[in-house]
Amino acid sequence: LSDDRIVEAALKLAETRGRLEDVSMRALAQELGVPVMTIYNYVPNREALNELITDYLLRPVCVPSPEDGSWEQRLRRLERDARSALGRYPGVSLDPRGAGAAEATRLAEGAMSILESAGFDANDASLAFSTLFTFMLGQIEMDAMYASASSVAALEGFKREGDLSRDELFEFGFTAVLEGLKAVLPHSAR
Amino acid sequence: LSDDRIVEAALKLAETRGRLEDVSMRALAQELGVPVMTIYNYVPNREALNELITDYLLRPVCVPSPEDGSWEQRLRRLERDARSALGRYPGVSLDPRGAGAAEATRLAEGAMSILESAGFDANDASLAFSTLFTFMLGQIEMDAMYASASSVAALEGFKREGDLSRDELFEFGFTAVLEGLKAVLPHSAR
DNA sequence: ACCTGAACACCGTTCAAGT
DNA sequence: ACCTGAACACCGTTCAAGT
Repeated sequence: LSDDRIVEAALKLAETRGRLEDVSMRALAQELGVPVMTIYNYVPNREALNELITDYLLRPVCVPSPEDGSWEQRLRRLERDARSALGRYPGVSLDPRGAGAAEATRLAEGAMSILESAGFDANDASLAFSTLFTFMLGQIEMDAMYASASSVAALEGFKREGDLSRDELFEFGFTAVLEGLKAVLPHSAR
Repeated sequence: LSDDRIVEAALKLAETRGRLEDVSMRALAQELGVPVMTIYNYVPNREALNELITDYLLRPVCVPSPEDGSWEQRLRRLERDARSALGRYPGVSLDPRGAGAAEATRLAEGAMSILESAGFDANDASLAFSTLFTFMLGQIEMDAMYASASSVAALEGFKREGDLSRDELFEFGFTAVLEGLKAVLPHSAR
């Protein structure tokens, strides 16, 4: 029994049940075949389990290096990979509060350094980061809504079914946000 | 006892406790001075209560008319008002699933009609709406994080404390997203 | 020292009994 | 017909007793 085995069991249960947040400690213990309280030897409480899961999912996502392409390509790849890592499990949050979300911090710092390498000064980079992060947060929640509901009734009218997939909508939105940031913030790409 | 009194009691409790979602039916009943099960004569279940609350908060938000300014001004005002209506109570979601979120639908349709009046065709308007909605969703969640946590440790470094408030960050991000949409989608403002 | 059963203080909701 | 107490099937977590 280890942190990783606990996380993997939780993710397995999350696929069965709808959302990650309603995997209970009791169900998790049953899945692992251990008494409930045994889990508390590895995880201090339920909230810490969520952070453990976020870390686990974000760990394989890497921050692209300068030789991997232009700053825009690198940023897009970073956000795309982060989204697809988290997107499989609706309900996971990248709330970077608490010391547990080390991986979220690593990726946030990666995104910041890419923005700074694009020629945004520290202040503008943090503005751009904030906007991109906000968009990502909304994207992940939006993805979760679509994943956990068979019908998003009120949005059907705007979605134009079959028009664009969630992935395409993400790519479009990301491009739009990035173009906006370039238009609004002075920078010198290099 | 009425729907509105129930919602108001829930909001009052939400201010004391941190998040709206951990106002329990039992605590709500106690606040109202009625037995728990009495609430179920007005609200079918806990989830419906959330929709009732969203509707209540969004009801006073109005969709600006054409004479209220340019399409950009109207759109900004709509989103700003919606954000400030919901922002007071972290945990409220504008998930437009279920028939209960009638007000969210009204505002979504309002935003769509503003976009169409800006000269975006129906397809582009729905793309733009989707991007703006995603940004708003992230904004509201981000606001909730700041409101319910005394410290957002991992973000402190990027926030540059005292630099920009949450409100200013919203205005900046909104402008960026809108500029991006104008750059990416052909349209003819009128 | 490590592990864990029982218990505590909660949930939302069902359902049958009350008026 | 309307209302509601008790009960059911859950939670997360504490804590003391077990080995």
